[in-house]
Amino acid sequence: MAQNTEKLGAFLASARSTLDMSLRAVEKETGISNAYLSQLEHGRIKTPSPRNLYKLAQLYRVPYELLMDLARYPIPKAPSAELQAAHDTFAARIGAVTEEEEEALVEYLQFIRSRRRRR
Amino acid sequence: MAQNTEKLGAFLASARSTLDMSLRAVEKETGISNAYLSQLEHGRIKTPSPRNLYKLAQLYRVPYELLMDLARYPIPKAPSAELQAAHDTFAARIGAVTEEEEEALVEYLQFIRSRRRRR
DNA sequence: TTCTCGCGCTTGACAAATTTAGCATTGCTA
DNA sequence: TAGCAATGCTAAATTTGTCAAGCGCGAGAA
Repeated sequence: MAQNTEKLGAFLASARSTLDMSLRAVEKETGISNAYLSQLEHGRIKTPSPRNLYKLAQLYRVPYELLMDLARYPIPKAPSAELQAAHDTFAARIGAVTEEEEEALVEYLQFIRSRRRRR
Repeated sequence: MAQNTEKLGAFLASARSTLDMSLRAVEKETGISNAYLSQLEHGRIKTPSPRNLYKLAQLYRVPYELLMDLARYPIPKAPSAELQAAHDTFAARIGAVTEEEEEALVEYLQFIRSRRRRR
């Protein structure tokens, strides 16, 4: 169930979406071909090179270590992806959020909860 | 000039020599073929996988970061306090989410993002 | 000497990463 | 409406990591 290359892809896709960039815009910034980026986001690349992960981490303003971890590479003295807390998994699913998005999410969550509490 | 790959090779060779192990002994311990180890030590491998570097770092009792550096990869560090804090802040605001809530939030976030115009 | 065993090393094949080129769709503008 | 540019995607081609098999060499035994 849910092998992990998928998570990296989903995370990269949502990070790009957050910055509202096209595949070709990312290619222009990082030098990584849009074709490859597409495959990456679809989880078709099992072991992307650390250098590419680093470029993406910089562009997306996301910790390089997180990408390495999602790619299931060893990172020094940090827990592996399998051992990560639930909210890290959640963070990986939704990716980097802007302030506005965070605001919206918190609000929406409150809405969900208030509705459910009433049952 | 200045093949840094050479440095990695030389370092691995001398580390192995220090432990007085044969290529086949290292193969037995790490699962990395002696053929590949030989090429590694001769600087014929430009981008060895971090997983293999990690295995070798463990066997040779040498910092993984050093091997990553010699291989000219960006060095992953333990997650910085700053980013960890940002994470925790968001996590704290949102609190523990149930499976259902996570699903709903992810969906809602996608909705927010899909509404935005693309360039 | 000859046989054998472990050694480092090379070659050939295979798989997977990455790029190039191109296709289909969508949206925009004249 | 037609045309054009941008977007996501994929098939083919290229590069490169990785391994299985095998070669030649040196050191001991018999």
